[in-house]
Amino acid sequence: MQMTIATPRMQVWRIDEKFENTPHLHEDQFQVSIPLYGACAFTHENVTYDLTAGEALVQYPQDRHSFTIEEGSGILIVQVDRGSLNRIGAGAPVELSFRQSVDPRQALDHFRSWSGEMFSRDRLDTLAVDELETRILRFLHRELRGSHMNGGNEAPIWSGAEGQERHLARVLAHIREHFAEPLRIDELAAIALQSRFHFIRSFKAFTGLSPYQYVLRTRIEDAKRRLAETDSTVTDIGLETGFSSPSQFYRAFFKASGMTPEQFRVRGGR
DNA sequence: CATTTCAAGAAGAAGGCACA
DNA sequence: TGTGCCTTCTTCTTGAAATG
Repeated sequence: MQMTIATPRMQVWRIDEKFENTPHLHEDQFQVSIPLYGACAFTHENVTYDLTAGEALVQYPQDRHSFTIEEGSGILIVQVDRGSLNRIGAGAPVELSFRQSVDPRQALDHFRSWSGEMFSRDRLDTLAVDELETRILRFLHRELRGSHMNGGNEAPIWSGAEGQERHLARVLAHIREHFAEPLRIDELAAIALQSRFHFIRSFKAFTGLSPYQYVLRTRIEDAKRRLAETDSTVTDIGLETGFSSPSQFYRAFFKASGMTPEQFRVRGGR
């Protein structure tokens, strides 16, 4: 059996069957290979490594590699664009150790969660995809060791903030429920139990977007859905999705999608 | 009705600093 | 290291008017 999660910036494969590929490389993607159970023979730059569950390997872009797994074994492969992975290092180039130790049970749990997330949604808009990618990146950040991660043995940057993450997750849920209403930074910061100053910083670190940009994108996504699925006027849709005036809606929509709402509707919602 | 433009004020973003 | 605050600059909001 093979399952794949593919997003614009990363792919995750779970392979639970006999499998073999030929030596290849990825132009601009990191690959993390995590044996889940059984055994796996991994060849990296003509050197073969026999891996067991939890012994993960990291391939940099341009690293030549291949692998073979036998019947009764399973592996998780995560491929991430270099630019996305650099987000882990706050924009600085990441440096990861070649050999890693990853809890296979946790990796499996995460994969179930990610795939469940995809199947449970009626539609995967860009915000949902962004959130999924962020979750995968956060998993990699927690599990992988590298020079940007405090030497590798100390707590990762994000892991000491589980409580904070829960508060920020509540903020995201609040935005999704109330994006069509006026939202104030102070209000969102209160939900996160943070000052407005720190909230803006931690929110951006968590989502990759500032609070206001996140709200704006949520509104635009909903407006796109309404444009594609309803016959409401553009003005009405703008007002229904939280924009205070048609002019604001047009400008935000054009900036986000490169076309006016009317053009978006004429082109069939693409 | 859809779209654009403008100006003034409000709010947000980001960097830097201080403190526990 | 996490957090709060200040300052400065940028971006957004609001309302009105105009055009097709």
